[in-house]
Amino acid sequence: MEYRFNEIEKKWQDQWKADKVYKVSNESDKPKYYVLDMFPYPSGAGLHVGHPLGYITSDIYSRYKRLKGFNVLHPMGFDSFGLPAEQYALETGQHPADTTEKNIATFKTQLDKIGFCYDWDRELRTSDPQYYKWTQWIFLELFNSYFCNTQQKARPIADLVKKYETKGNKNFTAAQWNAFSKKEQEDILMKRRLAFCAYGEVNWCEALGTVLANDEVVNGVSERGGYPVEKKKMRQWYLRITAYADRLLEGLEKVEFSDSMKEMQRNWIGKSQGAEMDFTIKTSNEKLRVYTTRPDTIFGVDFMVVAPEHELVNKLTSADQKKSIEKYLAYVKSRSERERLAEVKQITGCFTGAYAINPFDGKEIPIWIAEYVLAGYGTGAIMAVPCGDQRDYNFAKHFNIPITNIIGNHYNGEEANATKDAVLENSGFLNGLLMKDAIDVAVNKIEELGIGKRKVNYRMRDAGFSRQRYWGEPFPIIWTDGIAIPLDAEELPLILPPVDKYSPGPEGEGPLANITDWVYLRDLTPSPSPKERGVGDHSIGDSAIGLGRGDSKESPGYFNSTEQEWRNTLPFAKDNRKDLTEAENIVWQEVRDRKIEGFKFRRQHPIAGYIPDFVCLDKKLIIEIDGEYHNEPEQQKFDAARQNWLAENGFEMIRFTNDEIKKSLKQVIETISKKLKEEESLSTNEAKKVEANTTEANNTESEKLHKAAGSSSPLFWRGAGGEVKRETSTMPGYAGSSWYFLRYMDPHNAATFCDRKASDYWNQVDLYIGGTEHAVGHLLYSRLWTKVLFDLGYIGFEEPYKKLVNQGMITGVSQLNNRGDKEEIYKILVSSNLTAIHDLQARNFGNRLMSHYISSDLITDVNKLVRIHVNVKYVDSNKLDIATYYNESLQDKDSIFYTKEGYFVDGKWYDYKHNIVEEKKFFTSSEIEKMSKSKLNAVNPDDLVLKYGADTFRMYEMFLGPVEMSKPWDTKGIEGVHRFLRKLWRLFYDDLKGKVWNEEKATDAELKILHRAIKKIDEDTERFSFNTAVSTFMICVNELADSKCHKKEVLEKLLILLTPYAPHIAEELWNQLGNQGSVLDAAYPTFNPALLVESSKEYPISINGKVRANINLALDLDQAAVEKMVLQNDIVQKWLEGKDPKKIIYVKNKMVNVVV
RNA sequence: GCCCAUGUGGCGGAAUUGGUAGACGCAGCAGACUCAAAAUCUGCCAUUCGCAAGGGUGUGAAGGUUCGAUUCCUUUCGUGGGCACCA
Repeated sequence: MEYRFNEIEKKWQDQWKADKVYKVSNESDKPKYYVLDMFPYPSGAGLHVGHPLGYITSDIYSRYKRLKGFNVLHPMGFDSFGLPAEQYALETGQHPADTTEKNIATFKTQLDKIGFCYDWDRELRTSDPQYYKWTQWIFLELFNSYFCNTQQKARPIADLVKKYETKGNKNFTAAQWNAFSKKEQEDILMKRRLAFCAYGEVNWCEALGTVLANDEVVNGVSERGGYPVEKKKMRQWYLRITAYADRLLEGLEKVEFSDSMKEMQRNWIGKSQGAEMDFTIKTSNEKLRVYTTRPDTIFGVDFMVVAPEHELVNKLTSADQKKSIEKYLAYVKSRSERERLAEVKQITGCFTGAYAINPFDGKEIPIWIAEYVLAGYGTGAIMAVPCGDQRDYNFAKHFNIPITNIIGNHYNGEEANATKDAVLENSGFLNGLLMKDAIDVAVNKIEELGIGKRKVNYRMRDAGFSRQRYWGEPFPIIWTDGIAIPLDAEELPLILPPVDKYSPGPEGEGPLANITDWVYLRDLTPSPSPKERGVGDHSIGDSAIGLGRGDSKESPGYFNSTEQEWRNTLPFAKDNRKDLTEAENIVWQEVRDRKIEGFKFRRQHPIAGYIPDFVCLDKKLIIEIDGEYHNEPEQQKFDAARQNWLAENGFEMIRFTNDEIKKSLKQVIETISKKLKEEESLSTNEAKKVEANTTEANNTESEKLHKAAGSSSPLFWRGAGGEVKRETSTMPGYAGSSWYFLRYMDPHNAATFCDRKASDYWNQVDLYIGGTEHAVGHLLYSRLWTKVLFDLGYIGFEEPYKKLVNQGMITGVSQLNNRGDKEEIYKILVSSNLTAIHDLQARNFGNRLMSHYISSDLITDVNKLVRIHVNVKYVDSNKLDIATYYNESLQDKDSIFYTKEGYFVDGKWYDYKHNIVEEKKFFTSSEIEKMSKSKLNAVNPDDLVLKYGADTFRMYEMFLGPVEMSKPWDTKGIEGVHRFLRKLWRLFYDDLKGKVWNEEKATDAELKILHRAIKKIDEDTERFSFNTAVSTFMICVNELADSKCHKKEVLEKLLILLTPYAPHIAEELWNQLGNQGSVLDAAYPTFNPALLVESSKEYPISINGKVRANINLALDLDQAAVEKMVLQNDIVQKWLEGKDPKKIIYVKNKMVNVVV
């Protein structure tokens, strides 16, 4: 019986799926363990062998923890919003939802083949409305919170409002606050919200038509596509991450991330301690405020520099410098971001004509403007100390500004010295102090004089949260009169509406801005309060909101609204809920709590800008209770319009009068109940009809999306004023990924993002595995979101990830063909004495323009050749399978390949006498590069799984090297691991003899082999040294094979050890051994140290540190006995050459060293 | 420029706390089995001197600490990653 891995793996994968062995419960007596992979973006290219590295690591560890008795959560999902799908949509017109769906399907198939133990029931996708509903919800929480500086935590903005209403703040009194207009109040609050809107400079990429995050811009061009990026002012959403800078820094102390990872985050946050101080200006009353980390150098200030964008530039500029400054400002403006970054070394600047006064010695300091000072950092102005700062030095030299030396001979006059260890000179009251110590002295003095104060600065900026894109979460925000109104939580998700084209909207807005029907909302009439109802019902009847101006064609009907009234819509819905009329209350008592046929009714639930009295959303049934029916023609027209809309969207409405309810409630309930049942049969019929008519092609994800969008929007309709407008940007990629680890804990919860019980149980992610590329982006943002949710009391921990392991990149070995000019290649061939020039010229190809390739073993000068990537599948150890390559892949068939022994052209080999010959060897060059489709060096895991099996593939990926290191991929080595698994198989079944395993009692020697492996594998797995664990398996199997051990007692323990690494073969053999139940739930073997106890050891004996002999010594010998034994040894005697040893060092269980 | 990581045979790598450098595997070489191939098995495999026994050298380079250094320290070079006019 041979090892038929394909059959075995298929069999067990099916079995496990059927038995739901990977299903994880939120309730268990076992301790919990949460293992999480950074979920993938489902790109169209599919997986290459680099991707599964992290997944295999987490899978092994999950299975290991499960065997060790933990309840392990190990989910997988997809980060399915993002730019590539949208780019693809722009090019092909395919809806991102469709391409994403297709890509996810491919990913899942590929992942499943490798045999991961994901609980797919918990799968999530960030683009799923049921998921992004809660992304939007958390956004609203951020919007409705502020950072309380006294408590250093997030609190509801309502608390702040209450404070303003009762106490005011340092800028205004409570009375003033209450007198502010709504807009003024909102503007003040906006400056405190954690998710806020502001005008800011953003990285605008014209070509992509979108704003990019800083980490999406590389060297002034877009990371994707390499298009130019410029600065542009736009209204943007931001997350106030700067408020959390200190807590994000502190949190790093409590988590296990690698040093480099922590360092990257610290760098990004960029905390610096210093002082802010004001300089008076000679000819003006203005003060110039600068930020410095080195107040000790105050006497070395030779000039000041302000950023060109600084607000004081105009005021500072003197009349005679005006022209030069204007010229300089124009120059700065003309420079693109790219140029500024590219020409860092170029020194530019202009004198303003103004002077600042040094407060300590009264020295007049010229004020300059220059690009090298950034408006966005500190105060946008610096005090320049040329002897201590290289940039200041270069600037001073360039513009011939005299340099003051305050650090004596630490300054050599040729370059700045940023030391803190010099003793200050020429420094007034700081003279004679060490710079380190002078910092504090200077700040104290500055504070004492009241001209400045200590100040901490951060390099990190608030995180831009708007993207002018389509394929992202829409903001649940509506704008009117410059005020941002959040949607009610009940109205989420705000579904991403379908668009016809994916090109940007006007003014750099996102594609959503093009859907005017969706963007512009109807002016709305508020629902009258119940008390008003019945009074003056000639204007408004039921609790409907007016639907629009009569002059608008697509929305005929009633109108009497103002924006102010519209803003009150949602509060009205809430008010109405508290304050029911008598008749409404009677009905509510009958329909609440799913009393009728188990259907859930909501009261006063806003739908499409209209608040019905009761609605059953599942059945789309609306119940209205009226004081009386509407009789006025205008009102009837309005009712008809609304009815139309509701009907179009599948809603049905039944009305009852107050009288009907009071007099014949029973009948009313019956009518409702009948309606619900009727609806049911109708909708099932309809569903059947739809099913029958729908082919696969037209029931795509995007269509489902469109249907979903149709049912929930429009919430409001276009108003004549056009002032009521939705936010048209969408959230960035990191929105959905900032909290996904929480959703896995409770993925199907419709009532909340994650039940508190679930998040209390699973708590932090114990092990998080992913690449370093998310070091600053995703990790910082998700840490921020977690802290906010913690502050607001929604979860019980504030760091999301306890331990982070970064898998290294698997680099590809690219294969390159060398192409050159005909003359160049002829020269090589002739100079290698392979042929003569006239022989080469004798071969005539007529008019064909040939490409000439040369085998790499003939190359002398690489620079004269062009290298062209060849798909690695045609190459084995640099030898090109030229025939297959020629047939399958070579674009330019007019090609000749020259080798040492002949050449290949038109599918045939010739020697240099032009006779047809058998195959020759043509070699490529190779180079290690990042694995990618375009470099043709990507290796598909599917092919390997097919050829060697998932178990071999998993183990080989781990065997390559330490998980955290980057390493090149070499497909050849996989043979070794495959041989190992076959050898393991042969311990159980021989190809000829069949079953060889037996139930004999294991010997001590055999148990020793086993327990050595248990110890090492357990330890190695625990510390993620999977490569050495794999070699330990190999050693163990080699030893068992050598000692011909086929005993079940030993082998079955080995299978349990192997389960995390090679689950399929382990399960199969476990089953073959006659074990009941799955090996996935076996008990992990415990190491018995007694079995490894030795009485003696071969000690290496070194003389002066060099090993010269080995002596077997008993372990219980003391120093004296060892010395005696060692000195008796012949080899030791030989090396002593008759001398006496100075010293003998004996380290028990290690070695003996004789010092001569 | 600054910060972090890293450097060991032809290749991937091992040596967990300073204690026999090169485990395990790939590739290669020699052999066994076979009509042959595959599969499997055995041996060799850092380098150098030597017939051998045995010795010298060797973990990017140079120093240092130590009885003993791939491991710790200093300097320096290469590679990978991150940040970058951040005052």
